[in-house]
Amino acid sequence: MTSDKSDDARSINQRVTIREVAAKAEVALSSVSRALSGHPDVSDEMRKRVKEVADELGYEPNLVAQSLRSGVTRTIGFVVRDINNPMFALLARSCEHELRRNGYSMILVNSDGNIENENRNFSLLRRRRVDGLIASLVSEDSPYLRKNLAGPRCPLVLLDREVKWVNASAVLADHAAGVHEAVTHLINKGHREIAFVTGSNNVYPTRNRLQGFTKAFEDANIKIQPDLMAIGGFDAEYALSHARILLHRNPAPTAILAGGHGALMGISRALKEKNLTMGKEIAFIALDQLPYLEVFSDNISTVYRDTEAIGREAARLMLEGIEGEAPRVSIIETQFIGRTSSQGGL
Amino acid sequence: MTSDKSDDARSINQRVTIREVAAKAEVALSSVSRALSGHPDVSDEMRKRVKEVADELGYEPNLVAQSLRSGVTRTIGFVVRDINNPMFALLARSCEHELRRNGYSMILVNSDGNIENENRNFSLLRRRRVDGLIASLVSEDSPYLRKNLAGPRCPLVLLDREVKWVNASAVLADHAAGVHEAVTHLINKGHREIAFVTGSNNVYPTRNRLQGFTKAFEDANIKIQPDLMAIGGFDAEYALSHARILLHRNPAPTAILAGGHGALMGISRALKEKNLTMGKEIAFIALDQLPYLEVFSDNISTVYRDTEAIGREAARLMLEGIEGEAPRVSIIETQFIGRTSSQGGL
DNA sequence: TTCCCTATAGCAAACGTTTCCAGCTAACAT
DNA sequence: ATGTTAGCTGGAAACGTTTGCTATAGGGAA
Repeated sequence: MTSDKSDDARSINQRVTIREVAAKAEVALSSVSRALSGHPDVSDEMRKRVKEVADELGYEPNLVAQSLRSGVTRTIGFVVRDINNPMFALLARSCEHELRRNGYSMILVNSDGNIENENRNFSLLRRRRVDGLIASLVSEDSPYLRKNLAGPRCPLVLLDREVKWVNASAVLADHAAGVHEAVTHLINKGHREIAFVTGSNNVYPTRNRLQGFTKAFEDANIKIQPDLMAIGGFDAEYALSHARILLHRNPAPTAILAGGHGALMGISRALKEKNLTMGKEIAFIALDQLPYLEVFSDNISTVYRDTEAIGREAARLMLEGIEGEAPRVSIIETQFIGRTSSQGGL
Repeated sequence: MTSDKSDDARSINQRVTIREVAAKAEVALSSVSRALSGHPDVSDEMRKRVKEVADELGYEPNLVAQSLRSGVTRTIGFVVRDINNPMFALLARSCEHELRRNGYSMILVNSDGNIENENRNFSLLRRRRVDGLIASLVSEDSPYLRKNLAGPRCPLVLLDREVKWVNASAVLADHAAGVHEAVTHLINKGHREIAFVTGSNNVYPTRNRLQGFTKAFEDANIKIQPDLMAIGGFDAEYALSHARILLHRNPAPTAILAGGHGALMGISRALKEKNLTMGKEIAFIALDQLPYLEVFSDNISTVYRDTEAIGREAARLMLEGIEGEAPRVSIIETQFIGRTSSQGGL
């Protein structure tokens, strides 16, 4: 009988509102609201009655109305540079998980590496009145950046980006340390012709990795060879074409570093073309332990960072920001993990 | 001057509303709304003036308010069974892309293979008053299903799931065809001991693959061997433990089919443990061309389906549903792609 | 008794839009 | 000149909540 009624309510009426709950429980709207939202000024008797009626009717609060009235959407916008990179997928996943544990939903928008898309994405999320923004920017000097980062009155967490003029939290990886370790390892083995392929230096990771790279050469008192560095694009096409060029150089590189997913793809294709095997004819190190590697290419030496920890940390910084705490920067360590692909090559 | 004012509006005032635009343009609120939303009953003069003032003030409509009033959120909920499976990530991505092209945002929620989580996810999305639901269910007979699928008054698109009693659209892959092709290929090569590891048959793909599997044996007039089938879990742990058992059988399987990402992971680990190489000591076929395979294990024979097409198709069915069209089922073909991993084993 | 305070409940005004309805003007047909 | 209509515009009521304020009752202290 009671259960029939609840079914009716759900299927016949469009949707149960707080008003109907109030009517059926014979109390005021405001009391229903307070009873369900855990407001202290409610008697036990009232709370009990309201709750009973509410789930008898199958009432589910309208989050849209709640948002409009309260000014809080419990939604976080996540602007990702390029979801093609499986590392971002992993990162976004762990971040979403942590946010959800705390009652927030996430809207993920992908910029596809394009600045105009990124700008549109920010605008969309602003319109949706998200409570916070987590962003992995395409570039640190896009023309829209000032509008998009300075404008919003909500907490902002940058992922592996350094924008000095903005008062935001950030999760930064200490790429330099891991790269330094990796390159030193190669140098100690006798490598001198070490190639490096990665994205352009308008983002922090490139610059930071470059620091580690350079410092390793300085520490060993060896001159760095600028023509072995291809710093210009994170995509596989860029890496492929530049890896081809590098492999034709004379003397050929004896070791090669891939900065990111696209570089890994491109370079491994170029190596295959020339029938070179990682760890034999050429030493190879991937910067970033990409998730798929551990399954099928568990011989690849990498500079590791805990991607899921980054996602979680981003979520935490966001929650802190929402709580009103001041923005802060969190550093994630990296670490060289030597496997067989970084052998050989000499 | 003008630009100064707009900057002020954005940074000092909390947020520009339609009311301020109306005041500054000296017209009614309703006229601003109509002018900006493209309503026909607006003079060119009015529309021009309002638009000028609107972007002079940097007005950005509040989607929350629009949603509350209009009853439309331009948001689609995507309930995914398990985002750990990279195929779902790919699928979700292409789906989101297509939805966004049409002005919709997507909220993705992951059930982690857990029925209770799935139920909570549905509830959350209902509260958010999403305009539609796309779901890849954990199981086709969960106790919450009736409430979650029959309740919502919004279009529903099922991904590779068959729920007879619900009036929803669906994208179904014709797994049977590809599996039939694959198994026939093996049988023709002389394989008789063909093992099959996959998830439980409370979801359509398992049942459908099983059909293809069985039919191939029937067509060849060979008796199927039930003890070579491990039908019970999509996770890698299940696959690992059952693959171990299968490999110890006497006679040992000469070929093995992996149904999905988890099966692939588990089985390849088990093979490595016994030092068996795919395509040599044992023939191997993966059902589903997982995205990472083409990079590092391009020798693996697969039953292919176009994952991105599935995502796009799901989005289209959703958009159709929102337009008021009747639900319909869309079939995606699959195809056996023979590579070297399916050789050997005899 | 009187006074005040506390605990609880209800009323009504927001939140920022859209949309229905009514009103006005000008143009056109009669 | 008058009636009708088409084309715009403005006013105000929604949408479903939360929340500030006011009102009432009951209890304890004076």
